[in-house]
Amino acid sequence: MTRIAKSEREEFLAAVRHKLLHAALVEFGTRGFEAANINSISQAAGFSKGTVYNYFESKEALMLELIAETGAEHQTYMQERVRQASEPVERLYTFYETGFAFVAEHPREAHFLITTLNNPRIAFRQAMQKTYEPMFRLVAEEVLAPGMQSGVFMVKQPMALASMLMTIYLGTSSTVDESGKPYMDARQVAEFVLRSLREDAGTREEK
Amino acid sequence: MTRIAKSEREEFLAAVRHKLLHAALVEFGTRGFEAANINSISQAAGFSKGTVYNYFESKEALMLELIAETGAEHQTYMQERVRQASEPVERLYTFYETGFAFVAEHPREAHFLITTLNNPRIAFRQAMQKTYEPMFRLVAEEVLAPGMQSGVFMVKQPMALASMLMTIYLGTSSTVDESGKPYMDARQVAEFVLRSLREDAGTREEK
Amino acid sequence: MTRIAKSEREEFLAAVRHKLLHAALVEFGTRGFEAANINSISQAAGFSKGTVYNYFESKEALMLELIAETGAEHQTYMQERVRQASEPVERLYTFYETGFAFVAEHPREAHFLITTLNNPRIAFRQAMQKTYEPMFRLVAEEVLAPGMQSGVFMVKQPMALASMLMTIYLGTSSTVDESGKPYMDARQVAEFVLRSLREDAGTREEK
Amino acid sequence: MTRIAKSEREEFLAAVRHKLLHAALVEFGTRGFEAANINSISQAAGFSKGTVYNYFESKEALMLELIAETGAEHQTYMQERVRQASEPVERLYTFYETGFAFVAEHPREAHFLITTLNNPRIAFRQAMQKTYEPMFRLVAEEVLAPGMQSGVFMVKQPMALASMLMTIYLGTSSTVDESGKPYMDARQVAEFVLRSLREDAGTREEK
DNA sequence: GATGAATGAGTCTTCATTCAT
DNA sequence: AATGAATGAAGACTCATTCAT
Repeated sequence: MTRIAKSEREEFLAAVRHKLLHAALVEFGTRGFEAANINSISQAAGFSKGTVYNYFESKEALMLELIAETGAEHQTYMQERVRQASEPVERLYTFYETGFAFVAEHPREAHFLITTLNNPRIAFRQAMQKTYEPMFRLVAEEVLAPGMQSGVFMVKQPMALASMLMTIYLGTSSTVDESGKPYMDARQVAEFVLRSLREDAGTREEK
Repeated sequence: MTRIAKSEREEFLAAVRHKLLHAALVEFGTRGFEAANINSISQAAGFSKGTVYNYFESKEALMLELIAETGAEHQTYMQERVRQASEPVERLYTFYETGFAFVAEHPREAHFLITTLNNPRIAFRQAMQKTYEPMFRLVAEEVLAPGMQSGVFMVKQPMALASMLMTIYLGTSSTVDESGKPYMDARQVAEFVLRSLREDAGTREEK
Repeated sequence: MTRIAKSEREEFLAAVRHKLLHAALVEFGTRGFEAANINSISQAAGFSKGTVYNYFESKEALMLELIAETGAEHQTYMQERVRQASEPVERLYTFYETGFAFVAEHPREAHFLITTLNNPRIAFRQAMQKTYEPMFRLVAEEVLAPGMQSGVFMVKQPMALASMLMTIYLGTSSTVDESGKPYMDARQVAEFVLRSLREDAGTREEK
Repeated sequence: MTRIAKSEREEFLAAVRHKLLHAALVEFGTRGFEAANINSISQAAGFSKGTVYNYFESKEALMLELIAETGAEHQTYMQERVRQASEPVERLYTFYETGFAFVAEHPREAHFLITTLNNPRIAFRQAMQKTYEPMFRLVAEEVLAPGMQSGVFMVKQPMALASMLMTIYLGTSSTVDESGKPYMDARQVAEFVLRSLREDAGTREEK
């Protein structure tokens, strides 16, 4: 996607494409895929009605590319930061802090991704799953696995747990009170999760 | 709404209304509000296309009533069962077991509610919030509060925590693998939560 | 229509019919035939939706009967009063005064008749013409003809002139200023017409 | 609206717009606003059904523009010709002759305007009034007023009289016999009016 | 490549009319 | 005769998509 020595022409086209994708992000995020108006997207991007069709096959294709690009952006953002933490517990804190930061810094992207997660169209949900798969693996393989190996975390089913950690991230960062802020901050969420994960937690009698 | 000695006529009308609501549940759940076809709903319920308008003002009104009724059904289902458990920890287990059971028994209702939670239309999200408010209170006041008072749970912010417990319920019960089953079962989820909630959890050094 | 010794039943039915016609008058007059809602008419008359079809074949049949009855009412009103004036000039004054009085006393009937005069449906315009034919004849034969015979009026084409007198009546009585009052009163209109009709008028050189 | 050196594109669009307006004139005039089918209008103009919405906001907007344009056309037609007559009496003759000529030459426009005059929708009646206001003023200020000043006409209430002259024009030119012709011709109508207007008319005893 | 007019399928909604009760 | 639920035809309007310029 990013080749070296891109010609000016290519750069120009990529810029147009990016403008269109951004306008689509806002429109799809605000009104949902079905209610979104593809002509409005083109015009919000500064072009006239037909232009979007010079860059994308159809409304659905635009949506799918948007899912892929926005998901990848989210993934890259998370991965880069999580990997900077060296130790499992710190990585887990970093995961939630980075996650909440992404929502705060990129509210439109976050909103788009969250609403798309439960989009009624299977094709879109599948695209979301595919897009989030690397993030699952990031949590499972680079946060939970090292924690297990070093004996800090007690993890029985890494994928299921990764799914829950993601669910908790997506749920808590997007569930907001009347003022538009999440009920909990990243640290509180991380601590909640950590209490459960620690090797010595739950060693007491259960129920 | 449910009066005793309802006349036959009233019962008949209520039955028609129910058929329409059920057809709407399926259609809205499957295709989403915008893509849903209101004529198809009427016909799926066994009537001709205009009939739905004898019972509901508009597509939007139908959606709002469906949210209210389905949400109330969910709430009643949960509340009745949760209250049967006498003790906080058991109540928490029951909460998740009942929640997962609802999803298993009423997959269409559950799917409808989940997808509506992130519907782009504010009016629908607000209706969902209003509908779920009693369930929040159920968790906060009848599960968490007793647990705090009896010293089993360590809870700092009951509402925020109730929100998280709900989020975890909705997220884990609706996030499914390829075979359509949740990654975790109710018990696993409840245990995860419980480990975090217990008074003596997290008493170790934090980070 | 009004037979002696009408049975109670017949009277009751006639009363219902009259209520329906009156409601139709208001609805058709206010919204026009096409926009009128026949169920609203039935309900405005105090009955439920289907009742109007027990008395009238169809919306169009109701309209045609309404035209006939309202037109006849207007005609009767005018004829009775005009005939009480014995002499042509007085009859002409009476014609306009009665006409304006009808509009003032029966604004809904008048409004209905006026708007129906130019209804786009030919069938309705023809019904109006048929209904107003006796009033034409009243003007031609009982106002203008006597005036010609007695040498007071100079009339070349009685029917054409009758048409104009009617036109002037209908136009002036229904053309209102911002406050809803006609620009001229009956007397002024009658005087305008009379100046033209008098035998010695226009004996001067024309153009 | 009519600029010099209009580009070809603009001319083309204006032509399309004109075709649509003409088709609307026929449809609205024939069937009335409510019964008119906007898809038929578009297709009668030679386009597919959606095209009309590229040029007009809605059915109602199309109607309002049609009233304005057709009314203005009528007004221009009348004004140009009436002003060519130099002297009041001649102007009055010209007014009726021009008016009848307009109806003969532009029967569809005339029919549309007449039926719209009594349209049940207030918005349309108001638009008609606004459109006809210059014609009122033409009669009052450029026909009646000069006649008063030169002592030929006896006019007490110029606006009320202008209204009556307009009413007489609209009524007589549109009231037709079975063969579709007006009962009177322009000259007869003008003479009728003139007899009433002349200074020495009606100087005899009144009633 | 950009434009934006034209297309026409699709859908919500209204409402005259029917008919079982 | 009265009711009012059911019917389904009809129509205003939207908008994804095409394509000539």
